[in-house]
Amino acid sequence: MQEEITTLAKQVCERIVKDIITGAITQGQKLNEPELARIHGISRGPLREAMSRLEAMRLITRTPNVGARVVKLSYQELLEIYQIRESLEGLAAKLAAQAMSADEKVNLRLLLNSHRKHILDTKGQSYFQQEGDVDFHYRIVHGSKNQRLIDMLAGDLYQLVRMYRYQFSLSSNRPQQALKEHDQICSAIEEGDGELAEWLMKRHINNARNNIMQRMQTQSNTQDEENR
Amino acid sequence: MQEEITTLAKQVCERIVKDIITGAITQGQKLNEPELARIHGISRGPLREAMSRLEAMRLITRTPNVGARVVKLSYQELLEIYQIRESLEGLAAKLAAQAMSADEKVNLRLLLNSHRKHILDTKGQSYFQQEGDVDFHYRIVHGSKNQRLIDMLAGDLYQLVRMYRYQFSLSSNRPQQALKEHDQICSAIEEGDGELAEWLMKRHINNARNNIMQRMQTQSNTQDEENR
DNA sequence: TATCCTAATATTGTTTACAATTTAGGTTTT
DNA sequence: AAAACCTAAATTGTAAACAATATTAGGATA
Repeated sequence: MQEEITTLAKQVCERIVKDIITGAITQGQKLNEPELARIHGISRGPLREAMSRLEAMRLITRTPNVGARVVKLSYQELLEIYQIRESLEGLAAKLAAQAMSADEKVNLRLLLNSHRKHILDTKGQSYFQQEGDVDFHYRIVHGSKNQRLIDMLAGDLYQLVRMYRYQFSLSSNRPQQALKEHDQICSAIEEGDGELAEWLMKRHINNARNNIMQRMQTQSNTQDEENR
Repeated sequence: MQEEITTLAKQVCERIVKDIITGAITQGQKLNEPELARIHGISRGPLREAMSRLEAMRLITRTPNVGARVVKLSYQELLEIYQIRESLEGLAAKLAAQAMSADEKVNLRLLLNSHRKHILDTKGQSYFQQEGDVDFHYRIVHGSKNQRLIDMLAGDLYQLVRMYRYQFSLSSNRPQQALKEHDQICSAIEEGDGELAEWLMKRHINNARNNIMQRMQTQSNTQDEENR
């Protein structure tokens, strides 16, 4: 059991990440250093380090001598993210088909079964499905055993995906279909068929993208105006 | 003309990046904050911010209360990087085929012509080819117009690739072949054939990987021992 | 001789204070 | 009245001091 040794900067960073993702700090909002430091009960030093991390994750943008603002979510950027996810998660699925241990494969299947049960119980309208979906993808990414890939996806990109889902209320409206696609991917991985797993994963993400993009466009664009 | 406004942290960060890539700071080496600050003539505040950036690019690893060390290059990690590059640059090529302006396409072709001339001039043994290769890939990535993709590749990953090339002296030993492959990719992009461009790019990177990996294995592993 | 404990040293994490730049408001000028 | 300029407040960038943790060296003990 490793000591949960950490630093103020990391802790506060995580807290701010959470605030940004859930919308407690709205998009485009200016981040005031003394104020933020006071809120979190630390001084500006660690806070600035935390902000450096946020900048690295691209949750905020900083301009010298001016300050930091939370990124603004846009249709364009979400599209960019999904293009990258399709590519990288396709790779992850391919690698996972070769690299996942028998145990991991079994657990992945068990996860899907619990999802299936949950969807049946809630008759399709599955709030849980949201985080469940992240969970499924998360496991496959880790199954790739490519540490850099894991960091790229699970570290930064998924945060953004969660952010969009939160703020645009984009929980899946097609849980059954998504589950079916997850099933197919899982089967391909179980059989060690990397090529197929990759192809299925790319199609799966492509479907999800089309679904989300369509709903984002129809959704009334009640964008908040400038915050000071 | 925009002011080149910047901050000490950024400047020093870039200088340290250069030192790490060129090997002036050897892999696995411990980074001492007061010493580094003194060397670069700044105080520890900005230096620590610079180190946060380095950590985000994964050029160093930090452990709380212990310190930072330069990453160690390994066969495994290079493999990981190339797997990711194959995937992401394939995507970049596909997108570039659609998104590149006519001007950009012309300039890309001009770049290749200058490479060809250079290879002929130097009769195949082309040191320049090294940076030229980066340049070619760099332009295609930017041609994708996917800002996040650009940041991921041009921002962090290429630094690593350059680092490996420097420290393992892995300049291309097949410039003619590489140029031919670049030519094919360029043609596909000119014709707007994204699918083909993607396929060619993936094969190109796969070839480069096999070439480099093979040479890395044969190369005597004269790894430096621990530095204190 | 090797191991463990302890104290001294060095290094990192954090806070506070200072300097430089930007922003906002009001006055002046055209 | 509108625009430009100047002044003051606020905010960011930087530096120096302080606190906490880890490392190292020395000595005592088995």
